[in-house]
Amino acid sequence: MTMKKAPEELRFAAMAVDAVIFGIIDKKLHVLVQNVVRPPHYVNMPGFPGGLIDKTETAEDAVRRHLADKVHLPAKDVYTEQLYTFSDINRDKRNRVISVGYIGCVKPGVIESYDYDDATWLPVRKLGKLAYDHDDMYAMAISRLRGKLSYTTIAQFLLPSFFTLTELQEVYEVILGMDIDKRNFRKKILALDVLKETGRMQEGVKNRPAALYAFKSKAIKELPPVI
Amino acid sequence: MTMKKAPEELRFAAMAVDAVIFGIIDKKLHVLVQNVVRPPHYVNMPGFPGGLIDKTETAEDAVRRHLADKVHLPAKDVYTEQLYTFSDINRDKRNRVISVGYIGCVKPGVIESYDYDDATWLPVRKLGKLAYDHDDMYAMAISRLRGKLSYTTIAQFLLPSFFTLTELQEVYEVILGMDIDKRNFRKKILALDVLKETGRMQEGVKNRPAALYAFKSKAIKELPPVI
DNA sequence: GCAAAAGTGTTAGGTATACACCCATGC
DNA sequence: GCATGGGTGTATACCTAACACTTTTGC
Repeated sequence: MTMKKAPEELRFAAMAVDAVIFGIIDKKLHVLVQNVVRPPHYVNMPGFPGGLIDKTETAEDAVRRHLADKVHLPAKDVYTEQLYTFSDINRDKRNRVISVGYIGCVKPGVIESYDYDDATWLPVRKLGKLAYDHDDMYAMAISRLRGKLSYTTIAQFLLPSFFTLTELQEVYEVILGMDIDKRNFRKKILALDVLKETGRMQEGVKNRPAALYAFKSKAIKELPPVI
Repeated sequence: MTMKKAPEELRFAAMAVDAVIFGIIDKKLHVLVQNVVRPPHYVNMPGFPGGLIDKTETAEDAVRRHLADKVHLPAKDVYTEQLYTFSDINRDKRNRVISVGYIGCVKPGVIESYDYDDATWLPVRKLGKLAYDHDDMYAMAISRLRGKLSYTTIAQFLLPSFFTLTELQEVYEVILGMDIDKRNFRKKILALDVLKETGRMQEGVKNRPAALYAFKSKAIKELPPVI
């Protein structure tokens, strides 16, 4: 067993982060992708935003920095949590890069006012082949999102601060890909005691206005299964 | 935005792995620790086994290699899965090291025949201050183990291949820290259809011998909640 | 025959599911 | 007054939780 190695030999790998950012547009789940152009291996393929981790920052810092710099999503506009670390030798065909993957969620308002040209909100149903190992990353990300939806309040990061119970239900339906009974959903979610009535009502709708609710806590909470 | 950096500058961080290996001895949960002596910061504190990731290996490869080399646990004797990546700037007070944490489980037979002096099976109730950020790592590890126990067949990696239903129940009781009703437990676990009767019976016990069961699959499976 | 752990059912309470109609609003 | 989505209750099936005694074996 070699007890010491020269520092240069230890520091062989680039450390990166990548983020799978989810958002709901028009009742469809979307992810934020950028065009990857890294000939000869990756030419005009979509990939998730990310970048290298710096000497002076944690992986969390790096995600926040790259999301702000590369896709104009400031940290205040996105909820992130660590997903998995991807370390396959050839996951980046050009160099050895180990990447800490993150999932993220943004509220509809962020997407509505999003106008950065170098990144695209792509409906997940239209995701094709992605750059690097981002196919695997997406598979883990969507699976994690589905899981978290069922036993945490992560839905709060995909909704405006004030929302109707129907909107909340639609988050579950869109992501889990199933229809949910309206009465049963309401009974269950209200019984969990994580929502509060705001007293406000929807405005400007051409039908009966719905009551607006908010999550009691701004932090994600663990729950008994919601669905 | 700097578009290119010199390779030396990118490759700043040592990448490591650490593993929290669980095992049950005498109906008590234990973890495998080694004495850490890295003056001046860590002098005779227990820490989890681990080490650097090599150029030519994945994080999974590195965990297997370090478990075999440093604590004499060959890969065939331990189930591992990725836990979380720890990247705090000062998590190792000596150098910047980013570490991919793993949890692992070993069967009682492995512990019984374990005779390597440089590592210790420590009851988790007696864990004190650990080296590096291994306190945080342990907190996440035990929480992950508890979670997985409740919705996967991870218990199979903490038991011999053939086991009694009482032994299986004890795995749950020891890790979840609660008593479980024997009749209800049996009904539930058998209904999940993950166990098979082996036809064999306990031998050499001084009371009524119990039937020996085995898991149908050697791979971990997701389940509806067991407990 | 005694000590030790194995094995086995029932009941009651609570939770999940299935299901359909009236209400408030804008136009 | 019509179209649109909001809001509500009940009955049944299922699952969960609580609970105690008989059986088999070694000594």
